[in-house]
Amino acid sequence: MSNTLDNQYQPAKIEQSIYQRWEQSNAFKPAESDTAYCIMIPPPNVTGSLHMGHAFQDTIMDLLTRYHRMKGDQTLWQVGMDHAGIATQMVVERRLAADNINRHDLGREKFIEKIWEWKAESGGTITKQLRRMGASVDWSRERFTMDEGLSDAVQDVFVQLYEEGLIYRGKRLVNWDPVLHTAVSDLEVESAEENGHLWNLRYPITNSDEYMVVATTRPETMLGDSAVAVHPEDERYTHLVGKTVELPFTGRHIPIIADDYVDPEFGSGCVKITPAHDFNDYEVGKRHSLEMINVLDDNAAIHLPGSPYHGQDRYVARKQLVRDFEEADLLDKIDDHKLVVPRGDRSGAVIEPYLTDQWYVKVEPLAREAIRVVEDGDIKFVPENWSNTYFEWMRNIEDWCISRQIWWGHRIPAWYDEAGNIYVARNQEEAQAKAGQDAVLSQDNDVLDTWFSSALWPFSTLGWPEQTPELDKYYPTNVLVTGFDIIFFWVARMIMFGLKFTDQVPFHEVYIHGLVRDQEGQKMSKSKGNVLDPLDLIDGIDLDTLVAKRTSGLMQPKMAAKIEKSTRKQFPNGIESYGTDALRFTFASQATLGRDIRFDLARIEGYRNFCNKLWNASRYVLMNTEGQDCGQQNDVVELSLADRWILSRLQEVEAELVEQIDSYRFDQMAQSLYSFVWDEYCSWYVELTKIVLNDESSSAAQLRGTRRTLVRVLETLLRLLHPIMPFITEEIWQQVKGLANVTGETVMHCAYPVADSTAVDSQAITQMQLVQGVITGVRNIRGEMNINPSKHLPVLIQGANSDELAVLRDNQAYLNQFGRFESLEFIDTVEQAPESATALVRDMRVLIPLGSFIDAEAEIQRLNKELEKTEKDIAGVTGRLSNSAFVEKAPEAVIGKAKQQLADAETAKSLLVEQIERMQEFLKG
RNA sequence: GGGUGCUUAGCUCAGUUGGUAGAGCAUCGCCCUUACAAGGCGAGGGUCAGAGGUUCAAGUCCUCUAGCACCCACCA
Repeated sequence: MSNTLDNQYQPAKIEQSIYQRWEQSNAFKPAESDTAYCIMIPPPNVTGSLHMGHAFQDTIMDLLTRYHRMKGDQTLWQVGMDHAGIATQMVVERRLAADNINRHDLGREKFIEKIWEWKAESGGTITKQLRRMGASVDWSRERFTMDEGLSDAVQDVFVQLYEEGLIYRGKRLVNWDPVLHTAVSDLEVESAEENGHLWNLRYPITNSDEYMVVATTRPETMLGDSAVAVHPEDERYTHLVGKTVELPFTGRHIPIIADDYVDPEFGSGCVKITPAHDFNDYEVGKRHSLEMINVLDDNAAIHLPGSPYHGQDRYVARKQLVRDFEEADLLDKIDDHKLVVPRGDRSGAVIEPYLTDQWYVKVEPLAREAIRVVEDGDIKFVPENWSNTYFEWMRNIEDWCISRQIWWGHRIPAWYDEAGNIYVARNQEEAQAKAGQDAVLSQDNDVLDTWFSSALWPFSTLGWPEQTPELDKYYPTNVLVTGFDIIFFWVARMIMFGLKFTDQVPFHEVYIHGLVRDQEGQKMSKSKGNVLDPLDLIDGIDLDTLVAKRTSGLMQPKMAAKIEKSTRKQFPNGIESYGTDALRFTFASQATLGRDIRFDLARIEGYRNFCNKLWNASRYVLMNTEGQDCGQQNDVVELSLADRWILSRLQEVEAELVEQIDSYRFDQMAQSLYSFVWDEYCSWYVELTKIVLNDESSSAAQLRGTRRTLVRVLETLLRLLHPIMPFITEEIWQQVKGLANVTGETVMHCAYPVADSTAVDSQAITQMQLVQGVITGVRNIRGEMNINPSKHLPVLIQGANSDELAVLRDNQAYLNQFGRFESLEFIDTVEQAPESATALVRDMRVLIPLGSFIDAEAEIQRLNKELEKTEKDIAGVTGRLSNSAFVEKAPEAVIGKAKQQLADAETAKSLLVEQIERMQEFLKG
């Protein structure tokens, strides 16, 4: 730590060392308190890396965590990583593929070893990045979903659910990913419209010359057809129901059935039914007890030993079959057709409905409770409308397929004997005990869906199933901060499992944040080449490196040129280093409820400048207080108007901030802080202190008063800002704490300022507004007349009442120096003044005599502009007040306000008119 | 086919229980004033997507329309 602040704010110089200091001193460890506060991090993929969404989310969680820690809560931000089954396994398989090895070459055990090796190698990336974000997580409690403890929890849950009949194994149609060779859940399938064809095939009616035309988007599945269906009331076909058609190329005759499922308006009104390869047909098949004919293998190639299509990939077979239909004159026609194609969210492969044995969770009973707690308000979504999305899904929920045919994950704790009996147990010994010692058992090869263990995260990380003190202290946790995209995957399942196994909700609030998009509003993605890396915003990156980063490893290398072009256009100079605090402030300022955010560099630059402003103001404070008497020893101090004003405003702002943070309005919080620091503390207060501090006639008590206020307000500001900008506030605080006479190792353990409404001196605020009004009036004239800011001007004030006069006289030094007045005189009537430019403050005129700097023409113009505005106001208010309905029905206060507005405007108008006339006369004569 | 949002200054966004529109950035003037040019001071800029309704009063509440975005869903 340096002993003073550098001349320039350079985040790179301070951030990392501060974090290390915090971590080494265990500053993130919860300090004991009666009230607890806990946030669970949504565990990132252990081998993943930090993207903008994480950075946004982490900012919000850290902000809340730091705030509550400072508030004195026993605050835990629980950190950890997810094993991310499919995603991680894919990464490692891809790496092995580079050496021409596939996982089967290695075998299960060796392959899993490889994954653990990869985890050890790359698993630190994201934790390092979290540290760079300033995340104040308790690293000593870091968990991994495949830790021993968490794995035990998974087994316990599985066994219990199985024993209660809430987990079952069954042969059903599932979403099969033919590339990954595993079943996936409904949520892992993404459907999108694609261009395809509708093939109209002729199925000859048995013992007849006629045929039925069936339309299909997937001709190859015809090999597995077991019926043709028509609508029961479709008169065209009623006579055929009960007969059979000959299924071409198979020698099979399949029944013609009637079912409501068929839409008679679509196509020919005849539908081929393939129960083993289509979810609708599966249901139809069950209703009509049709044969389920599986014609595919794990790779989605045709599996029909003896058939000429056997072994052909589904798309090869499709082509072949279409040709064969055509040759046999059984192809009626081919139409272009848009269809919805389901693809695996990981592999991108077209998903096949496929008949396999899988494990399922029976969700309906769990969902019922999970719906209730949200209805009852035990869990609140922020913003509230997300609860609709939640209800919608939960009320239509299907059983959850939890088995995956991959190797990386929690292996399903089920064993089979040679007869195929199932023994679910915590381990092989238990299973053996259940099966009898003679049984030869083999464990199920499948692993559980990653989300199964994630669903336990809020309590498994706290030690469950043990009844640990942590569980007791922190559970239920306070808020879950996450994106809407995983409400179904994760939030809903945590609620279900939380209720089931702890009888409590896992968290009381769910804060849903929006998506971080690029500045055009596009979703950031590697393939679009518009990804921003939070670390690049923090550290900066040169253009060539950025281009290289965005164009390497693309799935479609063709895109590289386009990406390079747009990147070079958008970031001609690369990206500057903005620092973590500026990035965090940007996120906080954009964190409005329920809206995606566009990330714009102009914004982060603005907030980096804000950091710089704070930094330099602090330098000013230090320069003027270090080694000086700052009045911290209970000596007599005299507070100036500015001192009393800023202290009062500080109280008001403190009150605002607490409201804002408690209602998750971080954007408003950021706005309040920004404008208070910049517009009030820096632009007014700090400037005004210069007058006292540079005045040789200032008394010791006055100097002490100003120094003390300067330092105290700054120190308080640092605490107020700390949750959003942890680094810069810590760095400055270390310099300021001694002057402010506060002790402590770190600002992060100081109390968050609490407003004291009795400390608000409203008189000081009103008086200060008067002073500001006069100065602003003069600045106004100065600005509009393009008078050099350094030119001192003579000022006259006319029409001040006795109170105003007293305040202005008392603060004449402020006015003269801060306003750069050459002189200040008070007069009774405007005639006492020479021809002047005028600014109105309340009922007073602030006058600057015409001279070489101001000409009358310009002043008339300026006044006329002002007059126009005032007349518009008058017209508006008069209109309202002359409306009898308004006067009769509007509340007293509103009418009073309008009358006051009108009176003020009328006064202003008459003053303006008078001035204009005077100017005109002056010009004439 | 259902559902949820969004449309406010050139751009990105605020706008609390209805009381007559704000910020940042950008723009235009004047300034290197001893914390800060990553700065200071001043100014300009909006029939709040459109139409209708409720009301004394609508950016705000209701209805409809248009455009955009996202989520869910089994039309071959």
